[in-house]
Amino acid sequence: MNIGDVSTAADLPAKTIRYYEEIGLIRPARGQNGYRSFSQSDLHKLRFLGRARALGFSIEDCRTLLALYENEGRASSEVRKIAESHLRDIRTKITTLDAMRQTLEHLVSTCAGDDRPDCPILNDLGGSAHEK
Amino acid sequence: MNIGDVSTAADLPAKTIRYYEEIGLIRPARGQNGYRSFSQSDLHKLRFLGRARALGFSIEDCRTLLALYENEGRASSEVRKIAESHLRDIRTKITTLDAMRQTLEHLVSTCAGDDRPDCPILNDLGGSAHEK
DNA sequence: CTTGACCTTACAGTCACTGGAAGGTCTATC
DNA sequence: GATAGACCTTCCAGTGACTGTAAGGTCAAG
Repeated sequence: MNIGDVSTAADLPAKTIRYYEEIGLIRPARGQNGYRSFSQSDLHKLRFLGRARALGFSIEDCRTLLALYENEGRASSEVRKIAESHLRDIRTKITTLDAMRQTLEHLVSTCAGDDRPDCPILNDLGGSAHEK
Repeated sequence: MNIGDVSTAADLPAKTIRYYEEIGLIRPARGQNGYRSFSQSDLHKLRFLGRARALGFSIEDCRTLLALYENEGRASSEVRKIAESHLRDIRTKITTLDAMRQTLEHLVSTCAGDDRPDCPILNDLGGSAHEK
Protein backbone atom coordinates (compact mmCIF):
# COMPACT_ATOMS: atom_id res chain seq x y z
CA MET A 1 0.00 0.00 0.00
CA ASN A 2 1.13 3.51 -0.76
CA ILE A 3 0.79 6.33 1.70
CA GLY A 4 -2.52 7.51 0.26
CA ASP A 5 -4.07 4.10 0.87
CA VAL A 6 -2.98 3.84 4.50
CA SER A 7 -3.90 7.46 5.02
CA THR A 8 -7.48 6.57 4.08
CA ALA A 9 -7.44 3.23 5.89
CA ALA A 10 -6.03 4.59 9.14
CA ASP A 11 -7.82 7.93 8.85
CA LEU A 12 -4.62 9.88 9.36
CA PRO A 13 -3.21 12.63 7.12
CA ALA A 14 -0.30 11.49 4.92
CA LYS A 15 1.72 14.31 6.46
CA THR A 16 1.20 12.83 9.91
CA ILE A 17 2.23 9.38 8.75
CA ARG A 18 5.47 10.75 7.28
CA TYR A 19 6.04 12.55 10.57
CA TYR A 20 5.51 9.32 12.52
CA GLU A 21 8.15 7.67 10.37
CA GLU A 22 10.51 10.60 10.87
CA ILE A 23 10.30 10.25 14.66
CA GLY A 24 10.67 6.50 14.46
CA LEU A 25 7.18 5.30 15.40
CA ILE A 26 6.90 3.25 12.22
CA ARG A 27 9.43 1.98 9.68
CA PRO A 28 7.65 1.29 6.40
CA ALA A 29 9.60 -0.42 3.59
CA ARG A 30 10.47 1.38 0.39
CA GLY A 31 9.71 0.40 -3.20
CA GLN A 32 12.17 0.74 -6.05
CA ASN A 33 10.64 4.08 -6.96
CA GLY A 34 11.33 5.44 -3.47
CA TYR A 35 7.67 5.32 -2.44
CA ARG A 36 6.86 4.07 1.05
CA SER A 37 5.36 0.59 0.97
CA PHE A 38 3.12 -0.12 3.96
CA SER A 39 2.39 -3.61 5.28
CA GLN A 40 -0.72 -4.70 7.16
CA SER A 41 1.39 -4.52 10.30
CA ASP A 42 2.26 -0.89 9.55
CA LEU A 43 -1.40 -0.11 9.06
CA HIS A 44 -2.24 -1.85 12.31
CA LYS A 45 0.33 0.25 14.14
CA LEU A 46 -0.99 3.44 12.59
CA ARG A 47 -4.50 2.59 13.72
CA PHE A 48 -3.14 1.88 17.20
CA LEU A 49 -1.44 5.28 17.17
CA GLY A 50 -4.55 7.02 15.91
CA ARG A 51 -6.63 5.57 18.74
CA ALA A 52 -4.01 6.35 21.38
CA ARG A 53 -3.66 9.94 20.12
CA ALA A 54 -7.46 10.31 20.08
CA LEU A 55 -7.40 9.42 23.78
CA GLY A 56 -4.92 12.24 24.27
CA PHE A 57 -1.77 10.20 24.93
CA SER A 58 1.41 12.10 24.08
CA ILE A 59 3.65 10.87 21.28
CA GLU A 60 6.16 9.61 23.84
CA ASP A 61 3.42 7.73 25.69
CA CYS A 62 2.32 6.29 22.35
CA ARG A 63 5.85 5.15 21.65
CA THR A 64 5.97 3.36 25.00
CA LEU A 65 2.48 1.90 24.63
CA LEU A 66 3.29 0.61 21.16
CA ALA A 67 6.46 -1.04 22.47
CA LEU A 68 4.47 -2.65 25.27
CA TYR A 69 1.83 -3.75 22.76
CA GLU A 70 4.51 -5.54 20.76
CA ASN A 71 6.20 -7.01 23.82
CA GLU A 72 4.61 -10.33 24.74
CA GLY A 73 6.28 -10.37 28.14
CA ARG A 74 5.03 -6.96 29.28
CA ALA A 75 3.38 -6.38 32.65
CA SER A 76 -0.06 -4.77 32.40
CA SER A 77 0.91 -2.67 35.42
CA GLU A 78 3.23 -0.69 33.11
CA VAL A 79 0.36 0.15 30.80
CA ARG A 80 -1.98 0.95 33.62
CA LYS A 81 0.56 3.28 35.20
CA ILE A 82 0.80 5.32 32.00
CA ALA A 83 -2.97 5.42 31.56
CA GLU A 84 -3.54 6.49 35.16
CA SER A 85 -0.98 9.25 34.90
CA HIS A 86 -2.61 10.49 31.71
CA LEU A 87 -6.01 10.25 33.35
CA ARG A 88 -4.82 12.47 36.18
CA ASP A 89 -3.62 15.05 33.63
CA ILE A 90 -6.97 14.97 31.90
CA ARG A 91 -8.87 15.40 35.16
CA THR A 92 -6.67 18.37 36.03
CA LYS A 93 -7.30 19.95 32.63
CA ILE A 94 -11.04 19.44 32.98
CA THR A 95 -10.99 21.07 36.42
CA THR A 96 -9.08 24.05 35.07
CA LEU A 97 -11.34 24.43 32.05
CA ASP A 98 -14.43 24.07 34.19
CA ALA A 99 -13.29 26.92 36.42
CA MET A 100 -12.72 29.05 33.32
CA ARG A 101 -16.13 28.09 32.00
CA GLN A 102 -17.89 29.07 35.24
CA THR A 103 -16.14 32.41 35.44
CA LEU A 104 -16.81 33.19 31.79
CA GLU A 105 -20.43 32.11 31.99
CA HIS A 106 -20.95 34.44 34.92
CA LEU A 107 -19.21 37.34 33.19
CA VAL A 108 -21.04 36.82 29.91
CA SER A 109 -24.37 36.63 31.70
CA THR A 110 -23.78 39.99 33.39
CA CYS A 111 -22.67 41.74 30.19
CA ALA A 112 -25.39 43.55 28.30
CA GLY A 113 -23.64 43.04 24.98
CA ASP A 114 -25.09 46.14 23.36
CA ASP A 115 -23.84 49.45 21.93
CA ARG A 116 -22.84 50.88 25.31
CA PRO A 117 -19.22 50.78 26.48
CA ASP A 118 -19.92 49.59 30.02
CA CYS A 119 -18.75 45.98 30.26
CA PRO A 120 -18.41 43.75 33.34
CA ILE A 121 -16.05 41.45 31.43
CA LEU A 122 -13.52 44.21 30.83
CA ASN A 123 -14.07 45.55 34.34
CA ASP A 124 -13.15 42.17 35.75
CA LEU A 125 -10.11 41.76 33.53
CA GLY A 126 -9.06 45.28 34.49
CA GLY A 127 -9.12 44.18 38.11
CA SER A 128 -12.01 46.30 39.35
CA ALA A 129 -13.25 43.49 41.56
CA HIS A 130 -10.02 43.50 43.48
CA GLU A 131 -9.36 47.21 43.47
CA LYS A 132 -12.71 48.33 44.74
CA MET B 1 10.05 49.86 37.73
CA ASN B 2 12.45 47.35 36.21
CA ILE B 3 11.27 44.09 34.73
CA GLY B 4 11.93 42.16 37.95
CA ASP B 5 9.57 44.43 39.87
CA VAL B 6 6.68 44.16 37.41
CA SER B 7 7.33 40.46 37.09
CA THR B 8 6.66 40.13 40.82
CA ALA B 9 3.82 42.65 40.83
CA ALA B 10 1.99 41.14 37.85
CA ASP B 11 2.94 37.55 38.71
CA LEU B 12 4.29 36.91 35.23
CA PRO B 13 7.75 35.59 34.29
CA ALA B 14 10.14 38.25 33.01
CA LYS B 15 10.54 36.14 29.89
CA THR B 16 6.82 36.37 29.23
CA ILE B 17 6.83 40.15 29.69
CA ARG B 18 9.66 40.52 27.18
CA TYR B 19 7.71 38.31 24.83
CA TYR B 20 4.61 40.48 25.22
CA GLU B 21 6.69 43.49 24.30
CA GLU B 22 8.15 41.66 21.31
CA ILE B 23 4.69 40.93 19.92
CA GLY B 24 3.53 44.48 20.63
CA LEU B 25 1.11 43.96 23.52
CA ILE B 26 3.01 46.48 25.66
CA ARG B 27 5.53 49.20 24.88
CA PRO B 28 7.51 49.98 28.01
CA ALA B 29 9.90 52.98 27.97
CA ARG B 30 13.66 52.48 28.15
CA GLY B 31 16.14 54.00 30.61
CA GLN B 32 19.55 55.36 29.61
CA ASN B 33 21.10 52.01 30.52
CA GLY B 34 18.84 50.19 28.07
CA TYR B 35 16.71 48.64 30.81
CA ARG B 36 12.94 48.56 30.33
CA SER B 37 11.19 51.12 32.52
CA PHE B 38 7.61 50.14 33.35
CA SER B 39 4.89 52.63 34.26
CA GLN B 40 1.83 51.93 36.42
CA SER B 41 -0.13 51.78 33.19
CA ASP B 42 2.21 49.07 31.86
CA LEU B 43 1.75 47.10 35.06
CA HIS B 44 -2.00 47.48 34.82
CA LYS B 45 -1.95 46.14 31.26
CA LEU B 46 0.20 43.20 32.30
CA ARG B 47 -2.24 42.31 35.07
CA PHE B 48 -5.08 42.58 32.56
CA LEU B 49 -3.20 40.22 30.24
CA GLY B 50 -2.43 37.82 33.06
CA ARG B 51 -6.11 37.57 33.99
CA ALA B 52 -7.25 37.21 30.39
CA ARG B 53 -4.67 34.50 29.72
CA ALA B 54 -5.71 32.72 32.94
CA LEU B 55 -9.22 32.59 31.50
CA GLY B 56 -7.76 30.93 28.45
CA PHE B 57 -8.11 33.76 25.93
CA SER B 58 -5.62 33.52 23.08
CA ILE B 59 -2.96 36.18 22.66
CA GLU B 60 -4.84 37.61 19.69
CA ASP B 61 -8.05 37.76 21.73
CA CYS B 62 -6.06 39.45 24.49
CA ARG B 63 -4.78 42.00 21.99
CA THR B 64 -8.32 42.79 20.91
CA LEU B 65 -9.69 42.84 24.46
CA LEU B 66 -6.92 45.17 25.59
CA ALA B 67 -7.67 47.53 22.70
CA LEU B 68 -11.35 47.49 23.62
CA TYR B 69 -10.45 48.09 27.26
CA GLU B 70 -8.55 51.21 26.27
CA ASN B 71 -11.22 52.37 23.85
CA GLU B 72 -13.80 54.49 25.70
CA GLY B 73 -16.22 54.31 22.80
CA ARG B 74 -16.32 50.53 22.52
CA ALA B 75 -19.52 48.52 22.35
CA SER B 76 -19.80 45.83 25.03
CA SER B 77 -21.29 43.57 22.35
CA GLU B 78 -17.80 43.30 20.83
CA VAL B 79 -16.39 42.03 24.09
CA ARG B 80 -19.26 39.70 24.71
CA LYS B 81 -18.91 38.21 21.24
CA ILE B 82 -15.28 37.31 21.90
CA ALA B 83 -16.07 35.89 25.33
CA GLU B 84 -18.96 33.80 23.98
CA SER B 85 -16.84 32.40 21.20
CA HIS B 86 -14.13 31.49 23.66
CA LEU B 87 -16.72 29.95 25.96
CA ARG B 88 -17.92 27.73 23.13
CA ASP B 89 -14.33 26.58 22.54
CA ILE B 90 -13.93 25.78 26.21
CA ARG B 91 -17.18 23.81 26.32
CA THR B 92 -16.06 21.83 23.29
CA LYS B 93 -12.71 21.07 24.89
CA ILE B 94 -14.40 19.96 28.10
CA THR B 95 -16.70 17.66 26.15
CA THR B 96 -13.76 16.12 24.30
CA LEU B 97 -11.73 15.67 27.47
CA ASP B 98 -14.69 14.24 29.31
CA ALA B 99 -15.14 11.60 26.63
CA MET B 100 -11.46 10.71 26.91
CA ARG B 101 -11.77 10.59 30.69
CA GLN B 102 -14.74 8.22 30.56
CA THR B 103 -13.07 5.87 28.11
CA LEU B 104 -9.83 5.87 30.08
CA GLU B 105 -11.58 5.37 33.40
CA HIS B 106 -13.38 2.37 31.99
CA LEU B 107 -10.19 0.92 30.50
CA VAL B 108 -8.14 1.52 33.64
CA SER B 109 -10.82 -0.07 35.80
CA THR B 110 -10.81 -3.24 33.71
CA CYS B 111 -7.00 -3.56 33.67
CA ALA B 112 -5.55 -5.74 36.40
CA GLY B 113 -2.31 -3.77 36.46
CA ASP B 114 -0.19 -6.67 37.63
CA ASP B 115 2.73 -8.75 36.31
CA ARG B 116 0.70 -10.48 33.63
CA PRO B 117 0.78 -9.30 30.00
CA ASP B 118 -2.96 -9.41 29.39
CA CYS B 119 -4.20 -5.82 29.18
CA PRO B 120 -7.62 -4.48 28.11
CA ILE B 121 -6.09 -1.05 27.48
CA LEU B 122 -3.71 -2.38 24.85
CA ASN B 123 -6.40 -4.66 23.48
CA ASP B 124 -8.63 -1.67 22.92
CA LEU B 125 -5.89 0.43 21.34
CA GLY B 126 -5.04 -2.53 19.14
CA GLY B 127 -8.62 -2.49 17.90
CA SER B 128 -9.82 -5.79 19.34
CA ALA B 129 -13.19 -4.30 20.17
CA HIS B 130 -13.83 -3.62 16.50
CA GLU B 131 -12.18 -6.70 15.08
CA LYS B 132 -14.01 -9.25 17.21
C1' DC C 1 37.50 46.45 42.87
C1' DT C 2 35.20 42.51 43.00
C1' DT C 3 31.09 39.85 43.84
C1' DG C 4 26.54 38.79 42.77
C1' DA C 5 22.11 40.14 41.47
C1' DC C 6 20.01 42.16 37.95
C1' DC C 7 19.43 43.46 33.14
C1' DT C 8 20.19 42.99 27.80
C1' DT C 9 19.85 40.42 23.11
C1' DA C 10 19.79 36.49 20.18
C1' DC C 11 19.01 31.97 19.07
C1' DA C 12 17.32 27.21 19.85
C1' DG C 13 13.86 24.17 21.64
C1' DT C 14 9.13 22.75 23.01
C1' DC C 15 4.72 19.74 20.91
C1' DA C 16 2.57 17.61 17.15
C1' DC C 17 1.83 18.58 13.41
C1' DT C 18 0.66 21.61 8.88
C1' DG C 19 1.67 24.22 4.64
C1' DG C 20 4.14 25.02 0.66
C1' DA C 21 7.75 24.72 -2.87
C1' DA C 22 10.20 22.07 -6.16
C1' DG C 23 10.54 18.09 -8.28
C1' DG C 24 10.08 12.75 -9.46
C1' DT C 25 6.63 8.79 -10.80
C1' DC C 26 2.64 6.50 -12.43
C1' DT C 27 -1.53 5.80 -15.17
C1' DA C 28 -4.73 6.94 -18.61
C1' DT C 29 -5.83 9.02 -22.74
C1' DC C 30 -4.83 10.92 -27.30
C1' DG D 1 5.29 8.75 -27.80
C1' DA D 2 3.43 12.91 -25.65
C1' DT D 3 0.85 14.91 -22.16
C1' DA D 4 -2.20 15.69 -18.25
C1' DG D 5 -3.27 14.95 -13.69
C1' DA D 6 -2.96 12.39 -9.58
C1' DC D 7 0.11 10.60 -6.83
C1' DC D 8 4.62 10.39 -4.47
C1' DT D 9 9.28 12.44 -2.68
C1' DT D 10 12.30 15.72 0.34
C1' DC D 11 13.19 19.94 2.61
C1' DC D 12 12.25 24.08 4.94
C1' DA D 13 9.32 27.22 7.43
C1' DG D 14 5.46 28.24 10.41
C1' DT D 15 2.06 27.42 14.25
C1' DG D 16 1.14 29.21 19.84
C1' DA D 17 2.90 30.86 23.68
C1' DC D 18 6.22 30.59 25.69
C1' DT D 19 10.94 28.51 27.97
C1' DG D 20 15.97 27.62 28.18
C1' DT D 21 20.52 28.94 27.51
C1' DA D 22 24.58 31.55 26.26
C1' DA D 23 27.22 35.60 26.21
C1' DG D 24 27.57 39.79 27.77
C1' DG D 25 26.40 44.76 30.00
C1' DT D 26 24.95 47.37 34.55
C1' DC D 27 24.40 48.38 39.28
C1' DA D 28 24.73 48.43 44.45
C1' DA D 29 27.14 46.68 48.45
C1' DG D 30 31.19 45.68 50.87
